[in-house]
Amino acid sequence: MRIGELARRTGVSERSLRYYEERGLLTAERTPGGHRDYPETAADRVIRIQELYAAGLHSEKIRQLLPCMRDRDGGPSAVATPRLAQDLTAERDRIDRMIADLCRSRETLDEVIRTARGT
Amino acid sequence: MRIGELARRTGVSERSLRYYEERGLLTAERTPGGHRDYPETAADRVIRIQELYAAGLHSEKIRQLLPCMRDRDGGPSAVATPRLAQDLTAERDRIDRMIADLCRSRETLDEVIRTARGT
DNA sequence: CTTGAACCTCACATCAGTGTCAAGTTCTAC
DNA sequence: GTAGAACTTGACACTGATGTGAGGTTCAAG
Repeated sequence: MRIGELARRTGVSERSLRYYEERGLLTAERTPGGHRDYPETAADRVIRIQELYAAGLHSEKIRQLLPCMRDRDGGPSAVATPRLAQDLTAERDRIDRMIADLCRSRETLDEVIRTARGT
Repeated sequence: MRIGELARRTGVSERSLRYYEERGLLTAERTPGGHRDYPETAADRVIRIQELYAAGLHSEKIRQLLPCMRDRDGGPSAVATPRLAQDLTAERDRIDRMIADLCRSRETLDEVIRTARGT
């Protein structure tokens, strides 16, 4: 699949897809002419990458993490080192706090919205 | 309370506190010499501001929202306009999606961590 | 007074992902 | 073989909260 098609399927810009490749998060075969050619599994991976970005992980952590994730079609191709597992545990806890914060903010917004509705 | 004290209490840098003032999120009296003097309620407000920032709201939205929130010690000093309520509803939905994304990422991390533990 | 900590304003730097434009190449379909 | 869409690399801009440093003023305690 070409980059345009992948961008369309995932809703992620071509620019970002190239950036992911630059950061080692996403690889592609190349046509004889040099155009990127992605496997079908790429779309899933891109979605995962976006989710992890949204969760505040930086590209380097994502890069380390990706091979340890099981893909939809198979098991992981690597197991996290203790060092990485420790890092990821810290990230996990950060995400927990993030979720708690978000829930508080959501509650705040809900209250303001309810009050506005009530008038 | 002075800016240093407020920074210490909230864990937010002085730089950020001045920035919040610049954006109209936080006001302070001034001493005759021009130093900021915050009321006791400021700490609560700063925490709220940080939470809303973390939830992805921009300073302008926060500025509009703040007067509509009830403070710990009293009711809101304003009610959201329909326009603002609509904006906030969109933000609320965005936060919902964000939470869902975060939960998926957390699950991903947990799985990798579990796998690493299991070896 | 004086001294040092704390504060002031202003300006420029940073981060990391993404947008955007330029100039050139490849692909696909006629 | 040619037109136009799609792709390539490269470089620079932006965003928006925050870091940082300069150069100067105010505050509080001795």
